[in-house]
Amino acid sequence: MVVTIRDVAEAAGVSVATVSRIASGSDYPVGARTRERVEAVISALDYRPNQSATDLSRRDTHLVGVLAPDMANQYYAEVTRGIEDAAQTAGYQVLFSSTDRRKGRAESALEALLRRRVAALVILGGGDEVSLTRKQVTAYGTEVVLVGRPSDEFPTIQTDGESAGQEMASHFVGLGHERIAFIAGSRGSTATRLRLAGVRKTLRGAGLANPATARGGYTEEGGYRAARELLEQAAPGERPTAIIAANDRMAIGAMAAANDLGLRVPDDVALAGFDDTPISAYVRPALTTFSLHSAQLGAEAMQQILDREEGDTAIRHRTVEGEIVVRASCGARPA
Amino acid sequence: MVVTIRDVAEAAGVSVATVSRIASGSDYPVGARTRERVEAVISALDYRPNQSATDLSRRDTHLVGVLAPDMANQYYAEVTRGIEDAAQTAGYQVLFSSTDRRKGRAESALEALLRRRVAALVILGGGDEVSLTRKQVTAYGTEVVLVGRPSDEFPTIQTDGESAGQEMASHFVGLGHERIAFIAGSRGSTATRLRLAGVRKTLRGAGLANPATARGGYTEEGGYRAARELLEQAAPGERPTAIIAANDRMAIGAMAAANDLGLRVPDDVALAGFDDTPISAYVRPALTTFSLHSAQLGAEAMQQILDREEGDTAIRHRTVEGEIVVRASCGARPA
DNA sequence: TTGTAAGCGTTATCAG
DNA sequence: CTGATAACGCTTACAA
Repeated sequence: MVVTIRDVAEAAGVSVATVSRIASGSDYPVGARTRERVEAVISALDYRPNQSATDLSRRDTHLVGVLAPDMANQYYAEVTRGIEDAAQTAGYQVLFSSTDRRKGRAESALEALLRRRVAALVILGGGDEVSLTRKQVTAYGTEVVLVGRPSDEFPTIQTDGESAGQEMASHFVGLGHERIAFIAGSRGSTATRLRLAGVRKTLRGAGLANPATARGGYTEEGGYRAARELLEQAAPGERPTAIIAANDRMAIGAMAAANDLGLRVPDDVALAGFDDTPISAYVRPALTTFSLHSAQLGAEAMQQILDREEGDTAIRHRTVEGEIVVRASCGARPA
Repeated sequence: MVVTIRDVAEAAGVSVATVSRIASGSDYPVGARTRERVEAVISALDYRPNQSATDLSRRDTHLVGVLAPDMANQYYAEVTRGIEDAAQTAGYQVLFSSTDRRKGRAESALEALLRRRVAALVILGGGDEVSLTRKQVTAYGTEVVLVGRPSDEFPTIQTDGESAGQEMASHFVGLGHERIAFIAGSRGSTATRLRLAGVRKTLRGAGLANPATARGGYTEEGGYRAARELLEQAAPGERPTAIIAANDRMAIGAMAAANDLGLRVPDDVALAGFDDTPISAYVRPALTTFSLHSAQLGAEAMQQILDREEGDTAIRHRTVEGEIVVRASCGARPA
């Protein structure tokens, strides 16, 4: 049924070793005539090595497992894209699992990934649904890279969430805002925690009150609700004049909320998000945001893995620079 | 180093066969005492079966390959999510590759997937970068499901693109529009082709001119440019009063373009998209769109695969219903 | 340059 | 109920 290396060997009148050396692209010397003949047979029979067998024999899968919280979130989609892109060009394949932010899913997905003996594991997001210890993976030689979450057990790729928060807050403070609110993502999220910490720090430094906060679960809908809460519940004259949301999706939800409340953005409420999702440049007013170079984060993660496979064993913590992208929603430019 | 079935067998003083029967969750009878002892050893040693070996021996990988054009597109992200979700609960893992709409990438990704002997292959999108014949996969028993593209060789899951187009166009015609333009996605895309055909059909039926069209490559930026082209180049009095974009991302770009041209949506130009991306409900005016139930498409695809593994061999073409979601951007409701 | 054969880690058949 | 052992399809010493 399925063509195996043995079929090719027989058809070409050579040994399986020879076929293997040719089919696997090894640089082991093979006679020109033989090679030609074998190659002809390979393509005639449409032979394709069975990767499970190859992996088993080489005891190395060229598989990188990606564990992401939620593909509906464009940020993770982008990072995954970066990983997949780099992986593909490096000859790796991506085994993708989503945790859906649920502990059970995270555990079973991780287990499955480990059984596959993924050569590397990239864990996305700062959620607390996935926990992994060095011990669990060290036996398999699995390289682990954490994206967007600190760790001293594993190498990480991150953006400096705290300074991002500070930068964003400073921007608003510089614009004269004194009542700045914050829309958090989900409980236990590293990104939210760091960004909020940065915002707080800056406000404190500027002698301003702590930001009012509401939680929006990283979705447009959550951002919408959080913004309404922030905007409507405030005592008269206490309404925030600026809202920083922990991601763009929530910021866009907040923009809709402001709109629905008859508030103009940025005049009545200034807004900003994080991630620089493609859409943020195209909402109106265009959203001021903090660019994370998300695809690049993924690419860096993959690069980190490649470096380590090369034998660089140090636990590196790379932080890729992000930058504030000023657009109209913050009021720094004419809407 | 790595714990194998043999290590467990030795430590437990049983044969590998026994360990296998226990570790693989087979229902082969095993003595209670033995089972207990072996299970203890398994967890003490943190034994995890090597999936490559299992696959090789069982000659069945529980792997489903997903080939998508572009993860930056939320629609594909959603469908993938649907697939992954269903896959995970059915005990399958998702091997994810992106074609980036490039022929070369599609081919090598496909090759890699075939080498992995994926049990199933889900091909997303109607792009022409990936071509696959029954012959290539039949030997491996790979189940193939096409999502969003017609075929008589493989089962498909689709939405009826043409009636979606018709429905959308009728909606605008019913609203009194006579100059309706269309923003296409990429060349060779099935979704674009069908939707445009539907739009044309309806316009023709209503005695209206063919829609002016421009291409936007399915991105916000492309949609923005296409809309400017459509809106600015039209002779005075010829400007389209409605634009239908082949997806939401382009529609949102178009909305920005209208805005930047000082045109009000929907009063000066009415707008609509396709996909019902989460964000479309949160732009203002909220975007009228055609909901494809994208995650459900993915779930259906996975279901189709499961059915076929069960022995249902008919080539089924399931079409999942979509529906127009009327929001403010089309002018049918107050903005 | 080519071939032989011993793994790689499981599963499953066949005997006990 | 338990255990040997022959696959599964490939790679890689080691020999020739």
